[in-house]
Amino acid sequence: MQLLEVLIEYAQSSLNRPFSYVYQGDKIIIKGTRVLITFNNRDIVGYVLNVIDTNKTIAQLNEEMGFEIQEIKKLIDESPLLNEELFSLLDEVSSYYLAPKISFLQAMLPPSLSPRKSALKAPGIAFDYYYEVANDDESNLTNKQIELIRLIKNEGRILKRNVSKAKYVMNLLDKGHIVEVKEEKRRLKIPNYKYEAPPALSDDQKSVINEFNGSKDLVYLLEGVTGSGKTEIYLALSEQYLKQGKSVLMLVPEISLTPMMVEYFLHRFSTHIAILHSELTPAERYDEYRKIARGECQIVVGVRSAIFAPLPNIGLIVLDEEHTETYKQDTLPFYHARDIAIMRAKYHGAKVLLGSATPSLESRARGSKKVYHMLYLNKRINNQKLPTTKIVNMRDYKNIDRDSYIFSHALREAMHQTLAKNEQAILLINRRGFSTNVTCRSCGYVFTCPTCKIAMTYHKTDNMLKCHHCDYVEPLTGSCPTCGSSYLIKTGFGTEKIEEEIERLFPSAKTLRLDSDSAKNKNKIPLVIEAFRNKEANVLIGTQMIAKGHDFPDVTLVGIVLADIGLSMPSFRSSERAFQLITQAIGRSGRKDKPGYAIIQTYQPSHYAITFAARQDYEQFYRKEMEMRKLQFYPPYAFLVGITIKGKNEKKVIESTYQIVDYLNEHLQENGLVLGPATPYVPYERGLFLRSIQIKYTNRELMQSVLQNMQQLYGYSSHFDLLINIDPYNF
DNA sequence: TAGACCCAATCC
DNA sequence: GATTGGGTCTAC
Repeated sequence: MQLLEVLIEYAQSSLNRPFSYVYQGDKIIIKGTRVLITFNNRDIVGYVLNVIDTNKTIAQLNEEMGFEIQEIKKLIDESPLLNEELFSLLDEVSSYYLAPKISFLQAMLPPSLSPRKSALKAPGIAFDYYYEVANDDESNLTNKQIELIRLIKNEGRILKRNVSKAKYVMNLLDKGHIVEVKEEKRRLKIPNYKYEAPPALSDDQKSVINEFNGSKDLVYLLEGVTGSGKTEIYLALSEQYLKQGKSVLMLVPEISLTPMMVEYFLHRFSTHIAILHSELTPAERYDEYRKIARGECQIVVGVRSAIFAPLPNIGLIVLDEEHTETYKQDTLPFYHARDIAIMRAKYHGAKVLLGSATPSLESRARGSKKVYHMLYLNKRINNQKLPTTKIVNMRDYKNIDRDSYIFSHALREAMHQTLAKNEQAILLINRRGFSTNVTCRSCGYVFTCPTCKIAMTYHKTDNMLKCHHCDYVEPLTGSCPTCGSSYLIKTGFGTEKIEEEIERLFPSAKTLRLDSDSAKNKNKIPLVIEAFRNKEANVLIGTQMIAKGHDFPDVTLVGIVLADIGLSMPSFRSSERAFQLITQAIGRSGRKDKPGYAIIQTYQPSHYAITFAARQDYEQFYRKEMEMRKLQFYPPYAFLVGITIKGKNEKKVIESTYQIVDYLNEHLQENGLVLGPATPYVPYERGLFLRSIQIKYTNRELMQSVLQNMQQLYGYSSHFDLLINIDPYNF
């Protein structure tokens, strides 16, 4: 009999421990496979962590353990889900992030292999069936049969579904002249591009590559302004590793926003690539995953979760746009792809290359301390000039247009000129919707989301109020639910309002809008981008998603409608985010031969994030921001950890949070600054009350052990769930 | 996480 | 007296 230690599918701290089951059948159960089990009267999926052979009877085991042990209902997999490297990575990541192991398994595996009940309905392997010639002796065959044999011989093999099921074919099969062969099918269709020879590298690019190759360091940070040719470095290095028989993991922030990167890789290495991102269907993802696991691809291009791709023999891991927040998962399991890249690179003896025009402060600081090896690309490839920028102070009413409180004279005038020259403009407003909140003028009621209790945004397109945190929506009825008054006012503005203003002020302009509303259907993003590039419109209005690395040759004006939106967010990263966003957006203006112009409208015209972004001066911004972080004891000068306590009973949640704060203070003393209990920005979630604690600290090892003990002590309570977020982004 | 169980409030 | 709903407990 086999005794199994099983992790159950619920990713909750109180259930993050193995449960015991037995198996009495004649199969051999291997650790790392899934089983169907009964848990508290329900059938769910478990993951076998360990298998122990035993001669004891169930009665003996019950006696020993003090509970009724059960038999598993079914064995789901025949072979382990993870290879040896990933199996040990599972231990490493779950102890580093103090997250339930099952949550990492669910993040690492494609839906079809995920240890959760719903995965049992996920698609399986698809096959193609072919006929191949097994015996080409043509004697005793009819002419039709000979024709078919010769056709298959010419083609090598032929798809079964393209062949008729006529008697003469079946007869060939029966006689063994042809045989049916089945082969796994790849459902993702990847265009087979013609190979594009690499362009000659610039001297700067060559020296970066030489320095990279000449060093034995683990992590490299490539800092290079937009248009300096970072992509070609990724491609050249990938080619080099491929030649050495090694594989390459290429991570991008988001596929739909960076289609160019995938294209570049496909053109250079089409037959060796697998793609992993969230827009693949589960079936496609499963196929890509297995293809990678079989070692059939040497290059994987993908988003955050692709960091767990079962790619063997890794030589290089690249994170493009390293500073992007999408690399940090801000739900369970709270991991950062950069950290996992480093863990995997150590295992493989590989290198990690981080690339950005505006590196995250953390990475850049590690560069200064030589923890990461700095590499620089300072010049733009064709020596293109940076755009001319103008900062407009919106506090001064004299700067504001009479007809529209949103536009300054400068921006309106620049728009006119751009349109007159038949060139294109991009307007960035980092907020979607029409107005940011709706208030009742009579009683002061603010329309808030019932699940998150935060103010909802009004969307004019569909006349709905939407919660920008969860997916709650409701129609705007026009009257206040508390006092019945119909005197409602809408304040604040977003992309929809800008679109309306443009149509009002520039009736001849053709506009396109791109934000996560207009791009609900993700396929729409590349379509809108393509339409704008083809000059089907002359103004593109959008949120940060239009600031990413698209190349629009006819854009000569970029307008940042309100630069302060990012700055006023309650986060220590707000300056960094604003700087990155403005810098990137400005970089969209003036490519090729046309000079670019950018206008930044702001209420804080002398804020360093804005002034340095206007000058595209990353290094100066870095220095200034480092001073601020030092003053406020924030990363990179301190590490952060966020703790969330979540439960149905608000009183118990609050009490427990106080207890945990006391515990942390007692055990950290001067080694950590414990902030809280606090009520999070979103205080309520699907019937559960939330409280949070934030800790600033410098000693990772000490913190790790304190958190571990805290988890042991409080993590198994049934009254609340305890979530630990190491290095949180939005806390 | 979700079913079971308990108790009290509420309905006819 | 039966039904419904909320709170709590527990899992191998």
